[in-house]
Amino acid sequence: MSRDIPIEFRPRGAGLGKVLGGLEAEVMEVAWSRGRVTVRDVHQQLLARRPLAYTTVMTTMTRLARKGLLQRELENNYYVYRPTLTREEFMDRVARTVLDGLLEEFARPVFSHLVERLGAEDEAKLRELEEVIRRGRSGEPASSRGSAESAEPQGPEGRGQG
Amino acid sequence: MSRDIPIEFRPRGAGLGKVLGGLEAEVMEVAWSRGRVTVRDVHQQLLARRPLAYTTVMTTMTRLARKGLLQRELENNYYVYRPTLTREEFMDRVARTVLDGLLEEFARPVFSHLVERLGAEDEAKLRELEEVIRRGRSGEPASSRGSAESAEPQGPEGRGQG
DNA sequence: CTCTACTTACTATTGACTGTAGTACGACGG
DNA sequence: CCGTCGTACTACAGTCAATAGTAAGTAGAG
Repeated sequence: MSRDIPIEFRPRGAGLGKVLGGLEAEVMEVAWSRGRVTVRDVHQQLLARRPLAYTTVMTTMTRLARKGLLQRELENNYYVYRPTLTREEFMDRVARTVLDGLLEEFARPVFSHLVERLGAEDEAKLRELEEVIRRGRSGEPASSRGSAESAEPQGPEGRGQG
Repeated sequence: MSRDIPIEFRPRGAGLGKVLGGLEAEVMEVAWSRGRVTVRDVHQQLLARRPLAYTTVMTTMTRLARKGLLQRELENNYYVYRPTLTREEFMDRVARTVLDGLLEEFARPVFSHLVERLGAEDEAKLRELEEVIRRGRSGEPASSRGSAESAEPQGPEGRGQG
């Protein structure tokens, strides 16, 4: 099971830039917004903003496919690409991968900082976290975990003020 | 306040290798184990394992100092370096930096994965997290956080130079 | 002047990402 | 059958940042 996505995490980056290159991010955004795309589709889309060779886009999409971010299917004589994961699921995977890496060596401080940040921000989130812990302990799925194939971004959104 | 350390986080790496290069990590380990070191100290230490030029070590230490990982003090005509943070505090900072970066964009999935992992792995860690939450709620500092400047490595005083 | 250590500046290497051209191959029309 | 068109594959070249490694030159102490 390819749980992990081969990434480097750049805390300084912005948005997808934390884990993807510029062009890669652009391509993925197009793919996510359209669902099914060909290289030509994406190329056309990006051409609207800047000059770019067809093959550049193709190569990038091939690489995204190798990374597992895009899946492709030979339709007639051309590939149709679609995102392996929804944008939300992708974020989910990234979070998982980075968090796993973090917990391997930095388990202790992760807790405290997490709580520290949450506590400072919002007591409600703290309660939510406790709630999630309880659920996790009773064997129940924490929230949006699992096969990541479900298109649903999230689970319970109950976020009331304590 | 230099809360952040300029790092890239490589989930695939091992130990300090997630955030530091090989030589950098070696140097820091020596610095942490000794408390106060000169370039010569570290060089000697590393020479025991492999050939390495004095200047290579010096450059690396200078760069670590610029990154803020080492502090140096001109003693007579040479610098004495000491870790800005203890190893634990450093791990703490890394965790904070990565976690902050993560929460910026990936806040939601972080909770579930955290608990999911902990629940699956180790009930003890789950209890620890709860404990930290309680302490955090009562306003107490969560763990080794806080003024990283107060806690000095306090190494052995005599820096035996050849 | 001679040590010694520091500063600076290079050179290399690596890995990720970007960008493009050359080539191969199947479809399709003449 | 043959040439063209569109697409895919491969292979490079280039940029960028991080890390590693070293040497040449500088400056202060004895």
